[in-house]
Amino acid sequence: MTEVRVRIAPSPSGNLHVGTARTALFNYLFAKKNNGKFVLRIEDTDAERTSQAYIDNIFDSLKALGLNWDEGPDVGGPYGPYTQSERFDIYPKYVQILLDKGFAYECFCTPEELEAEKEEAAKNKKPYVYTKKCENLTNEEKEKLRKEGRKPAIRFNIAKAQKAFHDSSILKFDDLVKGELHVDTDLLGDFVILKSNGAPTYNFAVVIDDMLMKISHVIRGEDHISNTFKQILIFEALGAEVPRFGHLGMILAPDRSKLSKRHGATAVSEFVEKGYLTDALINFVALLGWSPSDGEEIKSVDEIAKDFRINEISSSNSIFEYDKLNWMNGQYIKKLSIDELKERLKPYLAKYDLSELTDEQYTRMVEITYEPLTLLSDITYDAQYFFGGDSVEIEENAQKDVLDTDTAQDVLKAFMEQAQNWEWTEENLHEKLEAFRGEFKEKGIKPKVTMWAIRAAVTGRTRGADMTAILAILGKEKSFARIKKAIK
RNA sequence: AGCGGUAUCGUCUAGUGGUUAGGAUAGCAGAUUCUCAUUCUGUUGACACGGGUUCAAUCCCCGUUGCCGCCGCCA
Repeated sequence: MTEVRVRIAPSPSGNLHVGTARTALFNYLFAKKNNGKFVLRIEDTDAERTSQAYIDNIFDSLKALGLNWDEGPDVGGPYGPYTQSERFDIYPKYVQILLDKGFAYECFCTPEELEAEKEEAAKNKKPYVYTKKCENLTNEEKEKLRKEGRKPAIRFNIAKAQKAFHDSSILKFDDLVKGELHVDTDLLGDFVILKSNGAPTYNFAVVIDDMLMKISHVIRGEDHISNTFKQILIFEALGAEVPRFGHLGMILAPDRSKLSKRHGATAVSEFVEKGYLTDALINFVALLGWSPSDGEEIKSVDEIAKDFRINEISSSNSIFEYDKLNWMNGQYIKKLSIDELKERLKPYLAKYDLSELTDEQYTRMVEITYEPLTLLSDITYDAQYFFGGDSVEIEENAQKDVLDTDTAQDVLKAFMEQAQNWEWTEENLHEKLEAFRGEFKEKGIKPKVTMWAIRAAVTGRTRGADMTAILAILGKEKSFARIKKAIK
């Protein structure tokens, strides 16, 4: 059996998209499962839209997701270069082979002519297929057009290739995830493989690259199905071995349209900025189409690889809903150690002065705040009241519903009196507060109302982390200062 | 329009020619807690429609409909 070699070939015209990340994941899993190689190729032939920043983003995102490649632009490999723009001089040779074999021909049509033909087709509600009018140009005709200054593009002759390798006009292949797929090649137009400016088109460059890089399996989005038929014919015309293809359903936004900016984050790096963990993201995206045989959904990429079978992937589209991703992210946050959390939360606390807390206090703060986090960035709001020294921002409902009540004022005054002599350790505060709540309970005030008063005064909120721990972390002075300000 | 794909709870999915159609998430209810959250328990909720084939169809076939994709000298 020949070596399994798969590839991911992103075009650096944007940051790494989650859809691309999922395609990369399934390729990676397939390679892992079959002891194969995972290749990264950058398809940057469209110089206008390409930028180094995007290339860096693709590298960084893939690495962050744990999808490390065996061969690629940075690490090299036996079939390089792995950046398409550096491969420009190898394409013309294969165009010539096709020309020589009669599977391709020069086309002198101008964009205007083609545009007119398309409009005509649209007017008649007919699907547009290239007319092949340049297929049988004589040498004299070509020479004449050349003299006029026209530069030809090269078109692939679909009918010729189909006829040479197949009995009918129907072209079929066995898709790894969808089963048998077929198309009537008579409905396909002869497409351009080399532009008049000498640059290869996508469909051609991909075939040459996949062929030369000995790619054995092409796993990609189902938006490529129609390209696949064209590509198979090129492989055959070149006498190359045709790889196996597998087409994945697409990821859709909740409104069933293509996942785009207006739905929020689309790039992996944007999710990371928002506070998602890459482990959670990749786990979530794996579950779009794949499901674990043991029912355990929280799994690392390596664990998934063991259980992965390409033919078991769902072939339908799936919708990207945040509910489950959020839940999953929370699960991954809870799996992090306190030390890790302390580091990973820091960027989201950058607007505060961390020196207000000792390391010990910071540790405790993390311990009492991390559990309910859905996103790492939630900490920005959730931990706000640990900072700001003697003052804290009082939220409207905390003021109106709590601090403005007579009960709260009574509680706070009593607290100031009694707590004056308390030993300010968390353990002791825990005991003392319990007794304190007991006192008020006897007066008919519910424990939670008692605590609300203290919480509102100290944190400016009606909800939050463990109140005893908060007081201990802030210390007596800051706590008292804040309560004093709340008393009328 | 044409061609191709696809259809199980809101969402992600498991599953089978005879099942109480399973799980996860979200929702709802309850328990726990000083609060919210977390956590735990319980619970609502699905085989798109119409024809076949069959003793029997969610499952196989055909059609309809919905949705998605493709129809570039973009990738």
